[in-house]
Amino acid sequence: MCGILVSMTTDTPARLFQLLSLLQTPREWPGGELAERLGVSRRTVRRDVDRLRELGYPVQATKGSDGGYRLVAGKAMPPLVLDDEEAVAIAVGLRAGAGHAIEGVDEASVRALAKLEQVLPARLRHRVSTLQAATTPLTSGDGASVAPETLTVMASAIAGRERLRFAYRAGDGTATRRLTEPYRLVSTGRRWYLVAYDVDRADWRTFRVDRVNEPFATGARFDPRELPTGNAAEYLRQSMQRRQETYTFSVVFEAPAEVVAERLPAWLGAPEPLADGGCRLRATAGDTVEWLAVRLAMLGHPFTVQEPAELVECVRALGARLTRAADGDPRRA
Amino acid sequence: MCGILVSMTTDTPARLFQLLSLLQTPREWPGGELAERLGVSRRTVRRDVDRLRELGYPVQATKGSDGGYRLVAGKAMPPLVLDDEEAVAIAVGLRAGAGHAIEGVDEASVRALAKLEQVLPARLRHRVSTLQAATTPLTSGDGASVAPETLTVMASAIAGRERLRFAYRAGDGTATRRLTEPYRLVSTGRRWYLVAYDVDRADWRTFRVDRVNEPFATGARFDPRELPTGNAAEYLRQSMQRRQETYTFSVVFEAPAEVVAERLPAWLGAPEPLADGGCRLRATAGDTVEWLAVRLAMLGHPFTVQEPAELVECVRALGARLTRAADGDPRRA
DNA sequence: CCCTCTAGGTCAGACCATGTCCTAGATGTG
DNA sequence: CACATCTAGGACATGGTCTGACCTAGAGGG
Repeated sequence: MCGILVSMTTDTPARLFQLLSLLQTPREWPGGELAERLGVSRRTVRRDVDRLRELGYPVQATKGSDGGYRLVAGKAMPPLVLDDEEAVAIAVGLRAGAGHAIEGVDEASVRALAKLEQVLPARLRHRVSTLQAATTPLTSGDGASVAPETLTVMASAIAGRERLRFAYRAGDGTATRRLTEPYRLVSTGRRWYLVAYDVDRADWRTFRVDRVNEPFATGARFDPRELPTGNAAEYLRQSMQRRQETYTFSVVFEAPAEVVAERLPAWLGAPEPLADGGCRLRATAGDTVEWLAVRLAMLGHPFTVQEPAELVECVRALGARLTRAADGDPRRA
Repeated sequence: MCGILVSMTTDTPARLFQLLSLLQTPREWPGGELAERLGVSRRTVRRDVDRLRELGYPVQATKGSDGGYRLVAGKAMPPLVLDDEEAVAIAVGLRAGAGHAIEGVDEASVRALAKLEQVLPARLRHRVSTLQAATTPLTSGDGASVAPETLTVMASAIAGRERLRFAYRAGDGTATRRLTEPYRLVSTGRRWYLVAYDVDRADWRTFRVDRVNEPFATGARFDPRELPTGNAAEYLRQSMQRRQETYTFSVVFEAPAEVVAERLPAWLGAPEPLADGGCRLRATAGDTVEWLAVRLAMLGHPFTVQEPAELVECVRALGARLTRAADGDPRRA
């Protein structure tokens, strides 16, 4: 069995890595099979398993006639050993999610993406971008979309404490070049913001990520300053209020509050019940009204828009378009 | 700095794991700092780095006054070392994606999710489900959604070659219990299917995953049979044609084909240009018409639905609802 | 020019990792 | 019930290796 062609370097740590990867396959591995694949004796396998357990990765062993080893959930997160397809799948998934900015995991998600893309082999890299190109049209609809690359470059610069240089096109159209000490990425609703210290202007600024072009880390290290307002999200909120980038809307649904709440994204807040069995939702959004209109339509309940006027207008236009689509001029082919 | 509490077991493989995790942070690590954190001499760090390089993980070193080590993209995918938040972010992202079934990465994505959830510490597990609960209402809208747990259980059973038992509620409402040898998960458009060998019926079957309840692996191992039709996707296609679960729709847009194509998901195919500058899209979908209607509305171009009648009706209803929402009865508060 | 960093050689000694023996216990099958 | 199959783990001799201390060389930045 243990043939002569076992020319493995017999390096212990390497074997442990390999073992860890084998055990992550969701199946049971008998000790004998592991021994064979790793090119060591059964005893050594058992010792290696012990080793992994000591490292905090709980390997569960089932005894009996077709038992075996498998890695189960433990206290710490073991290093994930992914094959090519899985790595691509995760990268694509995270990039798709990066556009959405799911509250609560937004920044961690970008960090994970940055970590993954840092080590993603080149041959997989264009598979990811190809797939992503074929996928994103699903979700994006309005302009102002954010390139995942931009987010990962920023996340890396934040983690690596490197200065970040980029071109910025402000709301009024003026283009500037910025040299910053990036502090934190924050997402609100659908949009990403970078909170950073602007070196040239010697003050803190927030930047809309979709208005950033060609960001790159300069390589120069810096010691993170303290933000005047403790929390980056808080700072962003204040900064947005100053500039009034958000608008408030109010919608009345002809459905009970709890039914509507079920389908509402959490960050919009909860609707308040009304006396007649309906409910009203008042919230602020930073998105385009188009997007909000579609969102509301997707909820599947009759509703009435109260404000703002832009949203009313947008909903009216969308309704008109759909009605026309249904009635259809009899163009044939 | 290097306190006395460096009571690490000084185990070589453990240190390598730790080193790998440190190097995955997107920043530069000077050898001295690594030596300090790992509790070994600088020389040993250099040896460990060499070791990682031999294992196929390219560690890039920049010389000079503030150089250091960092892990870069190589030929193989190194084990990903994630912190808690990143792991949660990936899990949430993949689960959200699992509903979507992005063509090309669908199955790998579920496999990755199964792998991750297999080892996800318990304390993170409910953070994931909480976040997911707060997130999915965004995308799901129509019924028949698939629980990510179901998919991961299935993926694990397939990989582990374990028999799978579940309750199935057929299209006509009849409920049965099935014992299967799961073969492959396939996604089409928005829906997931399990191709499996039904042990009791002694034949191959396809199951809609959203109609599966309480799936669990029995633990009994089996040797995978060969599918009569080589490809699982092919088998599913034939099986769906027999049952006619899809419908064909046809829509005319008043916008150039290339403009519309930009925002269309790839799996719907390309619209064909018409003489008048518009274009027509004919495609088949397995989704509900509601979802398709919203999809079409989101494209942002005027259009006309030609068939099927259900879609016309649905678009009309949606349009009416939106129109009413804009005109609004003057209910106030 | 200096400083800081990586790169790599050599050497002695401690240490550990391995395979080959054991025995014990759990589990499912004939 | 005995049997096969698996995990669990102790003992031990031996060869290999891993470490730190010491060295030199080279690259980059200020």
